[in-house]
Amino acid sequence: MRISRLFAKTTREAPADADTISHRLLVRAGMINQLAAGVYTYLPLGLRVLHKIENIVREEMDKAGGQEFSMPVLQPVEMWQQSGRAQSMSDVLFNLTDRREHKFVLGPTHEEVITQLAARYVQSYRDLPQLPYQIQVKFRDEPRPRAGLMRGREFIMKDAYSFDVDEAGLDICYQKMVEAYQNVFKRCAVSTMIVDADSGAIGGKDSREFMVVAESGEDEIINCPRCNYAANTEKAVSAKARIDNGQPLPIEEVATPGISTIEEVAAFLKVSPVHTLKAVFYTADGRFVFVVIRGDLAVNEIKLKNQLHCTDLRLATDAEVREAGVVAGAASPVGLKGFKVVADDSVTMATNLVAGANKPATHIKNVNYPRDFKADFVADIATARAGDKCVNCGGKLAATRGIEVGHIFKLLTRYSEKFNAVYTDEKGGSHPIIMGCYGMGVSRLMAAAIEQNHDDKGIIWPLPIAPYQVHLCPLYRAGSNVAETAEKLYADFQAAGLEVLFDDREDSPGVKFNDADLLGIPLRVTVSPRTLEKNSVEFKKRSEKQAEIVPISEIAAKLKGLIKS
RNA sequence: CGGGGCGUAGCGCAGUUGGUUUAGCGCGCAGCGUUUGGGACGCUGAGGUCGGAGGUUCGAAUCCUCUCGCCCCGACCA
Repeated sequence: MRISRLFAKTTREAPADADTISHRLLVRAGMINQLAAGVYTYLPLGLRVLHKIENIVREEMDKAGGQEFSMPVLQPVEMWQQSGRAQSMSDVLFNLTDRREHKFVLGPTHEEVITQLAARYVQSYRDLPQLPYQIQVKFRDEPRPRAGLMRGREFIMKDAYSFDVDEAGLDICYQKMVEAYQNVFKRCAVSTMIVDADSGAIGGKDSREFMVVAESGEDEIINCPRCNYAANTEKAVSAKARIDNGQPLPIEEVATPGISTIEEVAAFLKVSPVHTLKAVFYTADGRFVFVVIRGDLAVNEIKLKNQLHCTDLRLATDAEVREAGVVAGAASPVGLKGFKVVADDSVTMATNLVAGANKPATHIKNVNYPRDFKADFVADIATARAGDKCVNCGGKLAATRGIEVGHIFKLLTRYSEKFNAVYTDEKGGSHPIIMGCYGMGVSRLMAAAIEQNHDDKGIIWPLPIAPYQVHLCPLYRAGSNVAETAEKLYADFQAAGLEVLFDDREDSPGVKFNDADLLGIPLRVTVSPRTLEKNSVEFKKRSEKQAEIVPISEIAAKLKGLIKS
């Protein structure tokens, strides 16, 4: 491709509102262009990268036994009602209505569609296992699209679904997918961390995410450097220390005028927050829930939501708290009746805590579980933090940020039961098909690859996903034969099967080199009067500082060799 | 949805106490010339419903009302 003919141009400056590295570089390099919030055009260079990633994914899926489908974007809302996700995912569904008033959603994912297909085509254990997949645009009306390709409302995703006769089969497939994913990420030159994750609205168990470690990542990962434990914060657990504050003492009331937050209480009574008990109020599917946790810990709302088995969980509003008759700032479960009380297990492992007294400006000391209050249930609902102890090995947990590029789940029969996707076994018995599903953010992976492969000048594409392999950069000068040599090299390279971006513009060296660095093509070949004196070209890898002089007669073979290996 | 910020030429920005503003600057773009190993220079030129609608006023990019869009933080998130 000749740069002079390229539709898009590079720019010196990024849009003011782009502040993630990959977003800035993709826009500056002319690879993507924003149309609306979270909606982008892939320009020719960007599209080539996307296609390369897609093809790597395709190859690895096929190798794992997958079969590719193309499934509808327009999906009747009825099937979403049937799965129950019309409600549980209502806030991200794009809805539309056709001329006959039939309601559709723009597919945010395709479990419903594929399960319905399985119900129709898979009838016997002889038809199993199956591994259909698709690489397609998906639509989600994200509350907050952000960071370019990182979180769009329209984005490219690979989804694979496994169908097996039993869990043993599922386990095999699941493991195969883990390997396929690792192959994909390795080939795209991104390093990932596999972490335990919450499965969210999709349901199922054994959910794991593949995280690209990056500062710009939206997710926080808690991991143990000693034993490899790693989990998304939404799922992470840590060992809570027993806080022994002596033998249980009698409850004692203290006046705490103007004191309400844990910090204030702790400071006022000269105790550490670990010796306090915090009350937090939630509304779960419309019901008031009273949550207690040790004062220094934070409630993990995802854990809480899972414990409560509710679909809608949020902090109670001030009005709801007032209506419930709870004294905000001085509430405690002691002596309280009529509420669902959920306790984090931390409060059962501490003695003589400070809690609210359920009357204004008053707290009580020496609260002990279960002597002074009972909970409807006790569970781990705390957010794990860096510095906590690892539950596996006691090591000190660390925190890092990651970009979720893959998420795999064991769905079991959640969808097959809803859509009556059943098979007949050897004995004629009927069973729901055991399912797994395996998502990968293809467009997001493109951004993540840049987050991990760039410098202050621009992108450094890993060879397998680079839009072109070779950047041919002649520095023209009248009276030299740079032009003819470059044209000849361009033809030769292409004849040798190389993908070449040919900077045939008559710009100054600075412009051309800076664009080359920005675009990030891995192998650069410079032709100039200077190199021609030695019948050579200059060869440089984008990833390295050093350039070398290579005879013209050898350069094509050298490039070819590098690309093969 | 809560908080904050921003919409002026393709991109980045200035101008916003209403009046020399005929709305500027840099990059980019077009033409001519000089340049050519790390974003060269000169000259000439094109390019604007100042996000949109309504209002106030002799006069609005500037003030008021409504509205649309975009970004960031939070909430949310497969």
